Amino acid sequence: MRFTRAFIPTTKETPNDAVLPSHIYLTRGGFIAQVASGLYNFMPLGLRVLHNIENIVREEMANAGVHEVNLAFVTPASLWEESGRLEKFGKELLRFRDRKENLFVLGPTHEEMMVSLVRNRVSSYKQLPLNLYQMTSKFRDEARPRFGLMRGREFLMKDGYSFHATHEDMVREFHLMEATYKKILTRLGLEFRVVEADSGAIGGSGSKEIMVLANSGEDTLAVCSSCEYGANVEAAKRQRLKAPASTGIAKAEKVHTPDTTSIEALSHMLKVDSYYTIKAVAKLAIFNEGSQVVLFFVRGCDELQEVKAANAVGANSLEDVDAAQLEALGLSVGFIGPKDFGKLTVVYDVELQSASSMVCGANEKAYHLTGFDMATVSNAIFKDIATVREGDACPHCGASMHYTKGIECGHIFQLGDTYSKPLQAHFLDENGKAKPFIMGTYGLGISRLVAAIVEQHHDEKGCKWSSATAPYRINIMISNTKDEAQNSAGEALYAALLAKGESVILDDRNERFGFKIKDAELIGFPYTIIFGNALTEGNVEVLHRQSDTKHIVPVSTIESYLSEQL
RNA sequence: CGGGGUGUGGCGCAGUCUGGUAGCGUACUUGGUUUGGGACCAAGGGGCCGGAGGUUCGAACCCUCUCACCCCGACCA
Repeated sequence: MRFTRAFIPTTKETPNDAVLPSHIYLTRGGFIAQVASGLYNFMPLGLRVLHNIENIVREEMANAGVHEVNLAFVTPASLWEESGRLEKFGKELLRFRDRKENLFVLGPTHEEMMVSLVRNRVSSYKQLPLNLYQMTSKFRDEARPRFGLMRGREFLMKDGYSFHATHEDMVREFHLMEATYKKILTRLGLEFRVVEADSGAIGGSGSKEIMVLANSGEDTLAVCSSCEYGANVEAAKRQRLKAPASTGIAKAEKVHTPDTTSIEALSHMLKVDSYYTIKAVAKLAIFNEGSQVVLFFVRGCDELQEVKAANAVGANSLEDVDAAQLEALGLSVGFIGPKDFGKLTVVYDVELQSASSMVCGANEKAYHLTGFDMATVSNAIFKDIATVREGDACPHCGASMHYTKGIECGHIFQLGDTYSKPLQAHFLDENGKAKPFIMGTYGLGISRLVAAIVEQHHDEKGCKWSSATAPYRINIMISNTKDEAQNSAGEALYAALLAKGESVILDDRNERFGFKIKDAELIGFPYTIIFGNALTEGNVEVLHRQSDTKHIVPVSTIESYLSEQL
């Protein structure tokens, strides 16, 4: 491609609505253009990057024995009624009616469609396992689209679904997909971590997220500094905390603690480590039908993890409750402590199991208890509901864990029969008995990966693509197009590389050196070959964008030099 | 959905308070000069100021309504 014939609208100025580097450089570099909130047009450069990623995904999918299909983008709402997700998915699901007034949705994910495609067409265990995927546009009417391609409403996703006769076989495929995703991300040159995750609205168990590490990531991960363990904080586990050097207060008594409603104030007043205090967190748990106030107790040094807490009580989500609402239930806000609350649902963090010498609320205004022993609480339910903190011990190896930010680029789930059962997708096993398919589902955000790559590989000048992802691997820049020698030498190399089938672009624009080099840096071609002043000595300069360094290479050896590099 | 902000040539902005011929930078066109870090000179083209209604002799500017986009939060396979 010649620059003079290309559609690459770069800009010097940053669009005012771009915040993240990926958004800024993809827009300025002429890769994408916003159409409406969360909707983007892909221009030639952006599409070429997208295709590079797609091709890598296709290759690895083929290697793993997965077959590609293409499901209809518009899907009948009736399928979503069957699975029960029409209501559950809420407003994110874009619904509309056709001319015959039939209700349809734009697919945000395609479990229902894939199950309906396979059911009644695969009917014997002999036809299993089966793994199918597609790479298509998805639409989710996000409440707040943001960060360019990172959280758009329309986006490109590879979504795969596997069907198995047994749980064991599904787990085998799950591991194969995890390994396959690792290969893909490695080929894309990304630093990533596969972490344990909360399964959210998709359902199932044993889900893992593929997180690209980047400061701008929306998710917080707790990762082990020693072993492979990593998890989204929404699901992270840890070993029991180590007790601090100081001790709790063994003497059991009721102490007057006016205006001491925070853990900080309490531990300061009684001179006790917050480890030995008990924090009460009241939340309004939202269920499919109705809602109710729930009490959670964690150590004073811990924070409640809302996703874990919601899962602990089987709630869809948790909301804050105001003090008045709690007072109405007879709770002494600021002084709530463990006890048998009767009908009220109460969950204690596992850390509190068999804890003693504790300080906690006395369930009476202005009073706390010391020397409290959790064993005195009857009917206590203990669950892991606290947030893993930096420095906590890894559940596998005990080493210290720390936080890091990640961009969720993939999510794989062990679904089981969550969808096959309600959608009545059955096969006959060896004994001729009908069973629902055991399924797995595997998502990978292709367009989000474009943004993730830039987030991880950029500098203050622009993008830094790898050879595997670059829109063009080689940019031949003629410094002064009026200079005959530069022009003909550049054209010659361009022709030679094209003949080799190399991914190459020729910057033949009649612009000054500075203008063209800035564009090359902004777009981020891995290699820019400069035909300029050095040509009088028979040399060209090669700009390595990854390291941002220049190298002098004789024109006579430039082709072999490039073959070595690529 | 709650809170805040912004809508003016392609892009980035001023002008709005205090109503009176729509401006700047950049990009674009033409000619010329330039050619190693986003050039220079000259001459041009392009916007009924997000939309609707109202006040006024007169509205980008004041009033009412509305739409869009952005930010924080809630939400989010």
